[in-house]
Amino acid sequence: MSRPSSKDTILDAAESVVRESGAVHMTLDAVAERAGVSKGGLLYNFPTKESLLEAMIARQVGRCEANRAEAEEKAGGDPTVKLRSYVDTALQLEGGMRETCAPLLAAGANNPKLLDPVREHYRKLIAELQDPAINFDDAMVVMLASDGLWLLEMLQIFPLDDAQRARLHAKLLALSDQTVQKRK
Amino acid sequence: MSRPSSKDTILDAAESVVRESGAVHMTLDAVAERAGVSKGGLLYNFPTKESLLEAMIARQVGRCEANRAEAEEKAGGDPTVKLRSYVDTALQLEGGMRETCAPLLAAGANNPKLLDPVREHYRKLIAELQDPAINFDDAMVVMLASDGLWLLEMLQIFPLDDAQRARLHAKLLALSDQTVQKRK
DNA sequence: GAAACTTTACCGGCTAGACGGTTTTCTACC
DNA sequence: GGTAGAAAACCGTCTAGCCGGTAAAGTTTC
Repeated sequence: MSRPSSKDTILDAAESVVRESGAVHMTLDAVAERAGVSKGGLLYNFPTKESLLEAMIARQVGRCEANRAEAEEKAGGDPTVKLRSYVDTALQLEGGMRETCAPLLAAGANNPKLLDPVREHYRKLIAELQDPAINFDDAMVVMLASDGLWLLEMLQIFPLDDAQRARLHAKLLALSDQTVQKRK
Repeated sequence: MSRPSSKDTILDAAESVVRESGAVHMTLDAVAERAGVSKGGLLYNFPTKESLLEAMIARQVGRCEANRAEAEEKAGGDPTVKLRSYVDTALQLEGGMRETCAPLLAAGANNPKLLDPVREHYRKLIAELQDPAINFDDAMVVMLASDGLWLLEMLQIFPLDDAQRARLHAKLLALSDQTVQKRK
């Protein structure tokens, strides 16, 4: 790692290109130019376009995980915290997140292999929810609803106004809390 | 309408190509060949590739609507029927539905315009749920959870075993029923 | 001086769409 | 009802542009 940030510079550039034109139009030439690197230099760091996309998705997942880790740290050992932080993470689409994620979602839908980091993320999350203090099915519903909302906003299927959105958010958090009492 | 089914034949062909190679690799040549039509003939019916994709998505949405309409007809005027039929429709991914929908989802994520028929579908559904007998927020959660499950299975993020899936399905239906009593 | 890194120049393949021509179907008129 | 002419449907080819990836020749760093 003599030039520590070469890969990161390229990933930043790729993200900004994706944000502007979508993953389909993300060409190696465009990314290289944006990164201030030649095409050969780009391919030295990421031997194939697929490997570049994979790294982009992995980085995005990493951001979500960092988000959640931070939220959990703030909130001690309460088992519903995991769920609450998941809801929060799914619902906060800040700073061009949508523009970045939608094309990556598209790329992932076309090439399942790209989504491996996401799969791993879910695997861990579900393992965490296998907690005797939590009603698993209830927790799943909350998780799935968060994902559904994430999807619909990502695809701009319907634009919720702030009030509706806040109500839904609150409702999902309330349901998160309920999962912990309900053990049969 | 001398040749009534020319467009449908092409759409069938396009679907089968998509199912095999994904929307990205769905080339006009491939579709034309599969449909037993020349490229010129294809472009006569669908002037651009985009218009073809749009028609494919519209047809898929139409199928879902037909599904729901049928379910609702069977079940009289109970207001939760709408929600129950939505859950059922979202959860039944039969006969290559996944292989067809995932690439279309990808195409839609890249080109928001393609999703217009989907937007319209949701608009109608949400209008239907604005029923004084139904707790709207509860209904939304059920709807979103169905969509979330649909997404995760579509992307093969995690494969539920039949038992888990059936439990979740039952739970979502139960929640559908609850939306009708809970009015504050 | 060798290994890591970067550049420039280039290639081969693919694809959307245009275009000019051909066949089939419809319409109208005698 | 037959024929002519218009319109619709369809065909096959061509092409310009793009894009991922290679190859070989520098350049920097240790």
